[in-house]
Amino acid sequence: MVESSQTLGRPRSEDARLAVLHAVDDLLVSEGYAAMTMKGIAERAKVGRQTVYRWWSSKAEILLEASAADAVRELTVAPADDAEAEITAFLGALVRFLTDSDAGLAYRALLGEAQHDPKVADLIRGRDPLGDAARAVIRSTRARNWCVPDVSEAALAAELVGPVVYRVLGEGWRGDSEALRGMAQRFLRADVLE
Amino acid sequence: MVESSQTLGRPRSEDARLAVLHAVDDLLVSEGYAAMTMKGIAERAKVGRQTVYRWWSSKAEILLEASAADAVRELTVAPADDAEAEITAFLGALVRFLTDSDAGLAYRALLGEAQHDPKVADLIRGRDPLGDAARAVIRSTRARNWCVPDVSEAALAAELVGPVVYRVLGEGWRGDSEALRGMAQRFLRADVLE
Amino acid sequence: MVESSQTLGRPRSEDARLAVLHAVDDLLVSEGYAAMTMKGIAERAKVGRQTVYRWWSSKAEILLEASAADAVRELTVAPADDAEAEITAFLGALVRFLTDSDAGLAYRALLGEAQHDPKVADLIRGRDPLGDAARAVIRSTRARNWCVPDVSEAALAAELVGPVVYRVLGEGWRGDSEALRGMAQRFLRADVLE
Amino acid sequence: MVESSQTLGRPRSEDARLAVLHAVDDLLVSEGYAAMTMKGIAERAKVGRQTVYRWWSSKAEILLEASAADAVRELTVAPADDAEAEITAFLGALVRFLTDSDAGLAYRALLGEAQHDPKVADLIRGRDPLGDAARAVIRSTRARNWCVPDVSEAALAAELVGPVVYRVLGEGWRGDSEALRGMAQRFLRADVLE
DNA sequence: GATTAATCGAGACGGTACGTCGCGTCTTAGT
DNA sequence: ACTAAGACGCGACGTACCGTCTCGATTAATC
Repeated sequence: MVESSQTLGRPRSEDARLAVLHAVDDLLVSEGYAAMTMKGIAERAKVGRQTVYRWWSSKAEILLEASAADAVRELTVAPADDAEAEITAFLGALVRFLTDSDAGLAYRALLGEAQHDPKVADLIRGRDPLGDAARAVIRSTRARNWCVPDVSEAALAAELVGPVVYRVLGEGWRGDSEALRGMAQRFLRADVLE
Repeated sequence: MVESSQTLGRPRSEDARLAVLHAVDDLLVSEGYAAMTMKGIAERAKVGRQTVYRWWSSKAEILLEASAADAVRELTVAPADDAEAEITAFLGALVRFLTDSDAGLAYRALLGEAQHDPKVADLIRGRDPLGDAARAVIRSTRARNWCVPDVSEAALAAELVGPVVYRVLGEGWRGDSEALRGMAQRFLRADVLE
Repeated sequence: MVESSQTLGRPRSEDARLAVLHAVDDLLVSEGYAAMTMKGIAERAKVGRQTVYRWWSSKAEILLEASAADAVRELTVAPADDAEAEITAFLGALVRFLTDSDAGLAYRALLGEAQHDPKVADLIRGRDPLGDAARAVIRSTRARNWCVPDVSEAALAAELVGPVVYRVLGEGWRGDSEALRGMAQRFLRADVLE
Repeated sequence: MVESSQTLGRPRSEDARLAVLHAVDDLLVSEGYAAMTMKGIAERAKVGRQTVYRWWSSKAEILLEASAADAVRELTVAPADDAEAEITAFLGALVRFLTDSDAGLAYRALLGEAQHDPKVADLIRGRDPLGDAARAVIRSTRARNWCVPDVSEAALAAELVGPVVYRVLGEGWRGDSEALRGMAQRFLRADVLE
């Protein structure tokens, strides 16, 4: 029964859906995550509260849907001439994403919420925009036979984004370009002593 | 530190202080962070609500005080015979701290809250039990002239704990001992190809 | 009554009309007035919500239509051999109507609603099933030249049903047959002292 | 343990209690019963919502407390020179209470609500300000040996107030003084034929 | 020993967001 | 044109928690 589809009743309003997603974006930037209530979202979107609850079961779900596409876009880097440049560019995009971008703000809020809400943890498990982007870069450099350590992609991705994430989340770090270049070099083992 | 202190009136009750700290621990473990409300803490501790607010200005402060000492203890590793063993031991302690320990649960809750509450972010800025422990290990290995890359301690600490933190926070990762040994080797550049 | 009527399109469904009226009756008895919502009525009647609104502008109107005919029937008493018997029979029918009958439940709900909703008050003004029945009984006894005080029908009707209504509405009174006989006698002034 | 009294915690605020009662009075007059919501009461009274729920479990309870004293006062009539005058005065007070007074508006709303809410019915059962006042008048006239039918007070009270209540509730009747005098006479059997 | 003052537990205070429910309207496809 | 289904914007419901306040009772240091 594959083509089962409910055609009964009034169809979902795409206007309302977009209004909610935009409202979440607006509120996240203007008021911050803490002040972003379901009530506030509904009012800002000029939408009934029930409508919000009908399609998303939590703030986290809306946030995820509102930020996912932007995250992918903002973390995609253009091919560069050598591995170091490409990795450095990625790290730069990552820092900008985490510290300046609206989508990055949403990602941090979600990751934070996941630490004390198992439902949010389940929600984001498997969704890993940072890791996805990192793996894409790693594959790109490998495809061009640039020297990239012969370790599993997952491990390399964690090694690439982990230090940045840790520093940004913990101390609000904003790496300068030198530091990022250094990290890229170390990642590529360009600094091997002797 | 003016040393000034009111000596008039009833002195602060140490019993109440400890009761609150224990109540926070209990609640965090048994009910979860979401159920850990100021009201709940006071009731569990059999303490007046005002008493809690008198000595701590937020849940985050209590959590910090309740977990700080444990964090240091749990992240301190005994000296080992070689660098790889010591680093591996540290990574193991780190994973256990983040995934199993009460104090680690508190740390994750705090770090999470900091992502959407600037006050909590300020509170934990500068406090970095993971980084402190990592730096201690790095200094220990260096002091014994084991080969540790010649990079700033801060960068090395991030490189050491970042990947683990990233994986645990994002996917609830629980690294097996092989994976941890591999991470330690890579950290020490033992895997340099040719 | 212009006789004009739209003849285009699908004609009104008599099935739907009856289903709604029955649903109202069912719900009033089984769930109580509070649970008798427009949504609930439509669902119970297996009818679209709009269909209900199209033909009745309020719950009160449905209730009125659902109970009016029954009220007349239940309050009509068979002719008796003397005035006292006929009046007593009427009072008995009145008490049963108000306390046991579905239609009586609906009448009380309407009368109740009218006290705090002007629209319902307008709706029932002029509609007075209790008074109508009382006047019919009074006319019947008068027609047979039984002694009935020479006062306006409206005043007598109020005098006849008022005390019963007051007691039932206020205290849930259920008069026994002796009390009803006494009321009938007093109404007919059969109890005049000396 | 008769003198048990909880002295723990902050005592109830009399200010808040009065503010709520006044707010209910205000709203009942200015907005009507239908528009009188718990939320509205709390806001008008400048009181927390919880405070209202803490001391009254329903709108009906507040209304009862807010109107009880006024009802007694407004339905008490001064002694007159003869029975007819006193009864007529009482009927006049009764009509004014039911049609013009705030407290009477509250009484009607309560009586109405009781018809479709069992909890309200329980609440007002036993509370019968109209009957109380009627019984007081009946006792007063009897005490002065004025001719009052030898029937139970309860039955007489119903006979006195019932017709008025029935007419006011059903048709919004406002009796003129002649009609009231006529009712008083009939109540006293002054109209006995022959 | 009495006074004083800051603490203690308890719990009510004014607020505000929660998630649900019912309102009356609307927008589909189907009859 | 009318039907059943059901989403829409709206706003009240009763609950929970916030951080503050106001009680009587307790507990030392000061007088």
